[in-house]
Amino acid sequence: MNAAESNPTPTEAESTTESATKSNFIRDIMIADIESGKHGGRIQTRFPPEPNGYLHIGHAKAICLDFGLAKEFGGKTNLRFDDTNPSKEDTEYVEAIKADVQWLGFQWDGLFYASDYFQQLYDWAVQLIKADKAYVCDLTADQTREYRGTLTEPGKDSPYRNRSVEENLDLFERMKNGEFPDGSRTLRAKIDMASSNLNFRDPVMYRILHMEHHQTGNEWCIYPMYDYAHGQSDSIEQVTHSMCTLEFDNNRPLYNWFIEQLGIFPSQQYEFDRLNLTYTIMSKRKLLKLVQDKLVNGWDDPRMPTLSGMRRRGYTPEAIRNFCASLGVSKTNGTTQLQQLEYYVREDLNKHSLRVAAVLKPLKVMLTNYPDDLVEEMDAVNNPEDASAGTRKVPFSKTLYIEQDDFREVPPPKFYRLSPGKEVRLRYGYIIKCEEVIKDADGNIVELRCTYDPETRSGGPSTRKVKATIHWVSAAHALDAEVRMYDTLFTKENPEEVEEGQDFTANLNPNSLEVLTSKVEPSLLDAVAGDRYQFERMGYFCVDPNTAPGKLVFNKTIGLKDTWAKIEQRGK
RNA sequence: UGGGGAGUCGCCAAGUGGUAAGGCAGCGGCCUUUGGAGCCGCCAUUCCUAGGUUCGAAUCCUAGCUCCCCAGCCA
Repeated sequence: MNAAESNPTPTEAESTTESATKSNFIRDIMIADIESGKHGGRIQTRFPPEPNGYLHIGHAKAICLDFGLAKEFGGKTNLRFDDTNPSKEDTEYVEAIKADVQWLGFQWDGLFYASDYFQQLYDWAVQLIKADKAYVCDLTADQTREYRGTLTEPGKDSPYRNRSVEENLDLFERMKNGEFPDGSRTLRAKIDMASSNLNFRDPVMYRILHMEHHQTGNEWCIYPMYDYAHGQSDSIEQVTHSMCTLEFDNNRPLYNWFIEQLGIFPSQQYEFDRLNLTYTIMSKRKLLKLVQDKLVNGWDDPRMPTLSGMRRRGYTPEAIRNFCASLGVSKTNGTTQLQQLEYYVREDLNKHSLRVAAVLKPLKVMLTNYPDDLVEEMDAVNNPEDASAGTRKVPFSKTLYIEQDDFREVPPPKFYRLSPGKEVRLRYGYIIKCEEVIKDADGNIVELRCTYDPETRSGGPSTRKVKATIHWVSAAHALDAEVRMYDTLFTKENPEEVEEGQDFTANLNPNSLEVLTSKVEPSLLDAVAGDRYQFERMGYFCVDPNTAPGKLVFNKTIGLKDTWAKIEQRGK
């Protein structure tokens, strides 16, 4: 084990235990490029989010690839905000993205904005106009669409396509100067209206948008389109390998075209498959809708697939990194099962979480033969996976709480826990036997009367064995806690699968959040937001920021693997 | 229908002419004062289909089939 692995709160990407250097086709290309001496063997990448939403687990895959590969080959990675559309962007997103990238464990070399290059991009546009490769077009948006043609029919040349260079220069400058209203004109590349690649049918380079930009204020009222900005931004930064997702495959020829026409540094784009997860929606537009329509409680709602949501829920950066490293990088459109992510979350939490007792749904237990005022201090192991985590004392007394699910008045087959006349071990306590079931007027079980066997104290000489061990908490010593239990946000593996006329919100899981009033052991008194624990036998839980003095709030990160639940499910 | 991309176990994925890695899930068993964790074992005679080349094909050729992307003044 290396030093990073023994660090309980790993924050650096080096601590990723899974090989971050698993082979993939982009990595192979880099190795070949280094061997051939391309760009002097230099590797440089970039992570280019648009600040129009929060980062999600899909971005994590891209981040791990962009930063991971550059790091492996001693290269650099810039964080560059692709901020060419002020109508959708905001500094709130800029700040959230920076925080999330760092939380994931990565540090960028340069921090840039596509808007840093607006003047250069403008100058290059003038250069293309002078080379008769671009023109100002007065067609409306609707007309532009009509002129573009269809998948099977070529488009028609715009009537403005053959304006003189002088007129184009004059019009473009006046566009920049704000003389024309939004949507009245565009600057277009003069390529080929009959191209089978629709991106080549005289793509729009600039549109007029009289709108304040979060970085450049009111300096510009024309903004470049993605295709006109992205490749050149890569080129300006001398990015050697520019990774993006599959849907940009069709844009690569245009990416190359601008670079070639301008004669600038030849960055190369490579496309890989975007991450899709079952029971999850990855579209930023749809995630925004969930937030805006208050279908969730913000971008960091623990049910969201955002990095901020996962952080609040208790997922660790290392778990996410290991998950990403386990993923393939290919060109296949696929959907990874949620269980694969959950596996890596459990794997990491199991190694690092302190164990603690929490009774989620309390059921009172009275030990009739236990001394009224006796309180024993029992020794409990903090983490069986890590001896250095030590032990703690937990108070044991006559009145306890156990989990409602650990008692069945009529036990089904294979149910090893408590039931009338049966015995069970209390973890770090004694073996107890259920003698009597107390019910209220409505027939609800409100209390169990049990006896304990004084000879069976944990750690003592007794070798008596019972089928099951359950957790408990001393009623007089336990702390109250709010526990937020989560299930998947959607009920369907594919949330997009809806009936005619419905949208993905029709698949929202009405039971994705359940709030419990629980009892937790007293050692949790000073727990602070972000602390992660394993509630023994129940799962992993994380202290929510809503926690305040005297009011503990936990989020369920993920349950433990539950063999009994599986057996019971199978019986149904 | 034009162009581009892709089809290997339930899911992800190695493999690049020499006889189908690995992970997740699943299923058995061991162990256990967490029905947790851990450990052991099982899990593709076959690679979208059909032909062909070859001593030999997931890998080469031919013809089909299926899925994804592109008709924003979004990225």
